[in-house]
Amino acid sequence: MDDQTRMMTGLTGLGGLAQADVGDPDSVRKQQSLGQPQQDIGDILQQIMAITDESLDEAQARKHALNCHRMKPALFSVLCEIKEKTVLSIRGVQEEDPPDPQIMRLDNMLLAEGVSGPEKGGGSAAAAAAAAAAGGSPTDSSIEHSDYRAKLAQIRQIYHSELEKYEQACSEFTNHVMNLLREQSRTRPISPKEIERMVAIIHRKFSSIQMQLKQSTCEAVMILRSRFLDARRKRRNFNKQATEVLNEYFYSHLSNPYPSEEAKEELAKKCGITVSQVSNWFGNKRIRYKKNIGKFQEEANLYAVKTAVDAANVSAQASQANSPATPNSGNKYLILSGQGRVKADI
DNA sequence: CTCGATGATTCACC
DNA sequence: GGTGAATCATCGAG
Repeated sequence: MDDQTRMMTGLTGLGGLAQADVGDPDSVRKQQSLGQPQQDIGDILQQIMAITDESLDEAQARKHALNCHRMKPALFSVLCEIKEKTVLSIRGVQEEDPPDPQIMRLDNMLLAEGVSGPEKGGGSAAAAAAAAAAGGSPTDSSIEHSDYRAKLAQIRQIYHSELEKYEQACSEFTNHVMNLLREQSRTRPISPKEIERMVAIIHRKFSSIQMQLKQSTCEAVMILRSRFLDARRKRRNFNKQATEVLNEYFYSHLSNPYPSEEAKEELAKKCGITVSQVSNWFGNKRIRYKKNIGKFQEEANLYAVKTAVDAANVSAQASQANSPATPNSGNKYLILSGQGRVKADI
């Protein structure tokens, strides 16, 4: 049985709105058996037009009568089916939504920053990690840390309250629409499936709003990070001991002040800084030394003497232990070497 | 506040 | 990728 025939069958069952000229003697018999008068199209239209003239109570009464009609569920399901096959099939295709990569990125970032994750730990961990990356010692930046955490908590709170508001609004609106559609389904063909689809559409709309919220939260976090944890802004001079260690190495290797990866790691460990900070330091030192050797000469000699003394101490200890002395390769040369030679080396 | 020092970043080059 | 050079941003002494 095709849709058309099915619909006709349903319509005849409703009697009052049935067509008389279908040409089906069986349907006529059914109508007559129901005690309904035969009607033509003109009569039906007349009835429809008359509805607008009816009072609200009359209309409600008719609506109720229609709803109570024993064939109503059959007609309803047929109409739903037809609607499903025509209107909904057109837009049904693109409604399957795969997880949005953008939303996933935002979620990941918010989780990493401790905004959307569990209440405790995340934010401070992120702050600590960022501070460690910036090379700050734990004590000198603790004030900034608490400040950062406070601001992050603020962002977090705003994010969650907004999210909650959106979710509440979404569920309220969904309920409202569902009730509306259920109510309307008493008079027009709206299947539960269609209501479900409508709910999905609403949820998508609200999730796009949520994405905007997530986006702006991410932006806020990024701004906060750059303001509080940007390494350049939070530059701290290395402590005296670290600078001494670096200078000692630099001046004792003046002929080739390019520490190997191993040497950098060693220096980083000694100074309590990162390998990249060691690289930065040597990069800056080389270029600044080269630019103004005269200015650094005093410093160079100072460290040369210092390393010479250290080497002498070491060799003294070594000779005490009956070992041949192994003088430091760089320092003696440095004292004797002229500025020109050093310049040529660098 | 000024200014030199200094650690970090960026970009071009090899 | 490591380096040189220029530059930025901050520190800290005066």
